[in-house]
Amino acid sequence: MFTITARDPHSKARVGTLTVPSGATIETPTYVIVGTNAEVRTLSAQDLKDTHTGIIIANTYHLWRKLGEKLSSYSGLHIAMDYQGITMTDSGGFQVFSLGFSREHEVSKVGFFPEHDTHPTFLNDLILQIKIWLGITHKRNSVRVMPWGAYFKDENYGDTKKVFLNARKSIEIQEKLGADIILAFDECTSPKHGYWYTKWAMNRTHRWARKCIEVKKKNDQLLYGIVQGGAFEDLRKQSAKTIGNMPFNGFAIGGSLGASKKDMYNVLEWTMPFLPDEKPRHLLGIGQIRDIFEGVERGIDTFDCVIPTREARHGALWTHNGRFDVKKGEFKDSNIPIEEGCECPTCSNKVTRGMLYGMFHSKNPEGGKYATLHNVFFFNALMSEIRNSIKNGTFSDFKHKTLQRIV
RNA sequence: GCGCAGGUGACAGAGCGGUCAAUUGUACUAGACUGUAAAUCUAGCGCCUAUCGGCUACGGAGGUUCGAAUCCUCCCCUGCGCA
Repeated sequence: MFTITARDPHSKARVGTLTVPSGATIETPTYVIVGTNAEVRTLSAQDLKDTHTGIIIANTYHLWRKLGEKLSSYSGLHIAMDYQGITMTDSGGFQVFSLGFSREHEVSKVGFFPEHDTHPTFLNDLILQIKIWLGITHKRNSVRVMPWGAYFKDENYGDTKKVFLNARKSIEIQEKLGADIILAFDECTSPKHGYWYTKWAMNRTHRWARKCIEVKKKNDQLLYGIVQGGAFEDLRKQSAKTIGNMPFNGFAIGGSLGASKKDMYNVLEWTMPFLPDEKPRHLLGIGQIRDIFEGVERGIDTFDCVIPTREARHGALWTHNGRFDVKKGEFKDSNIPIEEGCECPTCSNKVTRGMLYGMFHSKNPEGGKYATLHNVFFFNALMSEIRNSIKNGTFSDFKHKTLQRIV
């Protein structure tokens, strides 16, 4: 299932081959392209091939809400997407945060971290916990987490009453969706949550993780457990130890990763030693180029992030020389490609920066598509270069060279 | 020529005596985006000033008023109708 084929002698970076029960295989480290609603926005099945996309992650919560009754007769992600690569589904645990405290706190999972770690806030956290149980939260927060699962009242789906998701249900849905890799249902916490709340949420996640293993019936899907614990060292270590000891097929690191890059890399260093070396490790929702290198260096095998696709639709293009916003006036008359020598479908088609500028400014959705094609190709290509550098023993050089140019 | 309706910042289009440098939308500019509430969001957008504040502005010229984009007079222009 997962075989490590090369290791970097100077770091924890490794190259592996991940094979899922259906037989599909991919070489790691790799970047999982996000296709929340069983489609990578703007891209067709052919586009996925053309961008060398071999693994995609869709979302349990959104597909469940979108499909409704149709879920019971769902054909499965591979057929729905006309896609032969590997598929993953996120469990819906992230929506507990993204539709909940992310909105109430107006933060993302990577963001500033308050000074609460130096001021224990047991009482505040206790009050918060009780308020949540009583359903007293900000109006922006449309999630209510209880010990047995999460209730959503999601205006995006026109909810007039609460809908309920928990570990059992998430696994059942994920078995119907039929991805090759599925994730345990967890509670993703906010960077603004205090130590104690984060700890209690972590314990819920641990209980739910056991539940996921218990209720899983199908054996043609790999189940990954998720490590939580915010940016707190003891919690992260405890969570990694607990989850790492459960019989999962792989492990993911989720949740709030702190304020700075340093916090995030610390989280990796705290958790990695407790996650079985021979199993694949996924870093959820990350990331940027620098984060990828730092993650690989610390032993992460797979990443997923909306950056390549979302930023493309917003006009931000990634190259080996950094990122630029093609909507800027300076590109209006530019007749050079996004990146010289790039073999992506967009650059191969001689679509220039100036043409993209025009498409974005005229709201032509082709702009978003060409940009997505480029970015997805770019991230996939970069991962390939990373793999090669590990095999060649030049990972460290490649990292420094690339980061120097990109950042 | 007569009748009617109008002329507001890059454009569209509110305001119709003070709280108006002027609602809003678009365009433009900048910024953000990390398990997709996101082809989205935030901010700026007359001139000078780091800021306070000052200056010039609602077709033009006068006038009424403590005060006018808003009221009056004349002029110029545009649209529609009638000649």
